[in-house]
Amino acid sequence: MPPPSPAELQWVRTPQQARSQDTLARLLDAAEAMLEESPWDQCTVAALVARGKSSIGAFYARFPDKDSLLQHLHQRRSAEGIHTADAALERERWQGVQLAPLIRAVVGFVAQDYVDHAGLHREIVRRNSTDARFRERSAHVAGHVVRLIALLLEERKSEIVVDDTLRAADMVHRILFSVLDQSVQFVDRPPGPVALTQPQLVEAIVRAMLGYLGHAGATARSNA
Amino acid sequence: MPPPSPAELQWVRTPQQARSQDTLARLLDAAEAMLEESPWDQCTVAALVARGKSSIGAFYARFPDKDSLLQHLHQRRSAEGIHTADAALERERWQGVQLAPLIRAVVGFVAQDYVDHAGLHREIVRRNSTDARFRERSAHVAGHVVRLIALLLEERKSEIVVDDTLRAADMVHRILFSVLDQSVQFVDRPPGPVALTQPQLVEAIVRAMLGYLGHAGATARSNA
DNA sequence: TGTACATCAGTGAACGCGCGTTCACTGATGTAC
DNA sequence: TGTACATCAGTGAACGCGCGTTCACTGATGTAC
Repeated sequence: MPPPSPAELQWVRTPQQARSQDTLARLLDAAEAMLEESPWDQCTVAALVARGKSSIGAFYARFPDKDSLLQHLHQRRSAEGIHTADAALERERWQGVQLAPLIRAVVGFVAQDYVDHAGLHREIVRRNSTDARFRERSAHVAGHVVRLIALLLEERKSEIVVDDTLRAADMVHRILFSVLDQSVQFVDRPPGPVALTQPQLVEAIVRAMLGYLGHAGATARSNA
Repeated sequence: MPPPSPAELQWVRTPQQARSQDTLARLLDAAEAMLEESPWDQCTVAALVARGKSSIGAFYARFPDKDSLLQHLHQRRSAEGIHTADAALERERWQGVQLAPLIRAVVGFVAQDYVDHAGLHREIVRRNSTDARFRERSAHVAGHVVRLIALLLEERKSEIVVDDTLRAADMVHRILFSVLDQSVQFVDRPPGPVALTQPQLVEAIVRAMLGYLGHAGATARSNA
């Protein structure tokens, strides 16, 4: 993993002993766990350190303030997102694979990640509308992923009806992430009258993406 | 406008004199205006009443607490949404109109509303993930709109490749609102590498919706 | 191989600030006779 | 048509609670000689 840019290194004081590496990890885990239940500003520092089997002082030895922990979480996640995308959308990996199975695999993978980190994703969505630094990081990751998608589309232009692959990749990316963002905001109920299982949601998103691209297979079959 | 259900009547004490009707309206306007700039919990009651040329006491004479004003705003907006949808998606209104122009008109209309009430929409998205009552109301409106869309699709089944029109309507609705929700969260920059003008975004959403429905026109033309 | 010292790490009671809310009061509007 | 009284509406200083943050302290780990 390449080092993040200097400007992004400010959220956490990197610990020097192994012991406090543990403490830091426990704090980060506790934070993610608490985000499953409440939004960040309803999580108190006291509850956080209790959950992380740490103490208030230990917290402030690592982070200049409460907000920095969340910033750090998002920064780490953004970096992971970029590296995961690099690996998952690598050109060679999908050599000779057609668009539909490719997209289906990717959407399934991303959807599963949303389930596994629902709390963090909810908070990121909330923050994006509030905090320019979150927007910056989120848009940076999106930009990176969109460019990777565009490369894959470029090689499969014969399967689709699209001129500008970058713009097509952008929209396809928007559909995927905005629908998942919305689903994850509605914790215990669907956002509308139709309840979809995870695979059904994935299939619906795939169909929307292929449909947007003008992929022939999209219209050949009714919605399952 | 039919009266809201009794359970929904609790957020505001309805005023008895014309004078305080004005005060109430000014408070609501001020709240919506402030939401353009900051999330609700960063808006202080003091700043709110200053903007609304009112006073703290007047505020608490109308609302039991700060949160109730926001609840009231959402409730009012939800009611408006249902009535607007009833009028806009009325069967007779679109008699003989084909799917593509119908959808284009509707998407353009909704997108414009998102621009006009961006602050409130941002806050609604935030709250949906936090507050079950918001989710309930939002999902109720969505359910109503989806059913209206399903009726319009049912009459145009020959144009599309779809079995279950309710489910198709649900997904088409999700695409529209989730993409707009996402766009509106990114206040001053696009959520990715591609900046779209308002009409371009509308056209992209229309294409995604028609593509999902398996509409023939969707594949006939590249993305503009 | 022990002793002394420096730094790192962790602890939690106490502080203090911001902001929602209360409340005692003034002024305006309506109504009875 | 005026007077008295009741209710409605508005005012803003003061209160108090929740929670982030500070800080004086204890204990653990590393290092020099």
